[in-house]
Amino acid sequence: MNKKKSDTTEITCIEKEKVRSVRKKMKSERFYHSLAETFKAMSDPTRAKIIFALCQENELCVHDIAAIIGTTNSAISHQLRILRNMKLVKYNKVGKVAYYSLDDIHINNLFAEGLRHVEEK
Amino acid sequence: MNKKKSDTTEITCIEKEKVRSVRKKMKSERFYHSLAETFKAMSDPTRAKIIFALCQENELCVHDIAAIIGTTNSAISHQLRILRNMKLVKYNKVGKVAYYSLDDIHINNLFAEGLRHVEEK
DNA sequence: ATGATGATTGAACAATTGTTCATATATTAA
DNA sequence: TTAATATATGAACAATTGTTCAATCATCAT
Repeated sequence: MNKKKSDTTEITCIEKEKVRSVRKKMKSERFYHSLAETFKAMSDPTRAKIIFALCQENELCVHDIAAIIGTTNSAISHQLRILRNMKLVKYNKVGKVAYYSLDDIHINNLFAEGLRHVEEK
Repeated sequence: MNKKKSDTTEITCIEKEKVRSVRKKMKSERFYHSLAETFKAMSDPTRAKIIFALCQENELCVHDIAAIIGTTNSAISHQLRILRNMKLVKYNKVGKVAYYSLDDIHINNLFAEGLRHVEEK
């Protein structure tokens, strides 16, 4: 498998029909990028801890999340921005305190499915 | 907020009760690591494409996945190993062909929840 | 045997990531 | 005003990641 483009998809094709059929169903590049970004938002232990904490208590401020997880406000704030950008969490600011919560019920579901997979494997 | 450890969790605490209660419910470091790893497995566009393709067609060989996605067998094989290690896909080898499929129905559910989030946001 | 095919793998590379540190902004209290 | 608190952010750093390239292994056909 080493003669110029023999490693690419153009030379042979084991099940052309399957390939053609699935290929037709594939979505845009942008779609998979967004999808991957959503999962990536949950793909860091610190962010998983934040989401887990917000599953236990509806609203938590930055300081308390940091206290629960045991790291700095700065680290939490950086991670919360990522979660915010990906629309996994929302917040409302009261005075100088920002109260964070999960963006909607789908996030709980998504996270719960992940939990299930981990607990079963 | 700049006098030695004033940025850590030990100096003040806005809602001590909440913090204590959630803290008690937190799981082990290992747990969040596994959870994050599961989501990380889905957090790359190429791997998202692979999983999507396997949602459309139960079984696909490496070559056909590469043909569908439009990249090299090598890149796909590398990514499949990651998915295999995280128990998101399984495979059975027939002759020289390795047929990959999603490991169990939970993977479909997890992926479908991700799809829903992307489509709604 | 030899050659072709399907898949896997190791090394190397640029690109991305998460944390820390320092600083900055915003709000409140004195 | 000044000081303290809550949060946010930019820069910098090591660590990790995904792809490519080359080589390799395994199976099958001739």
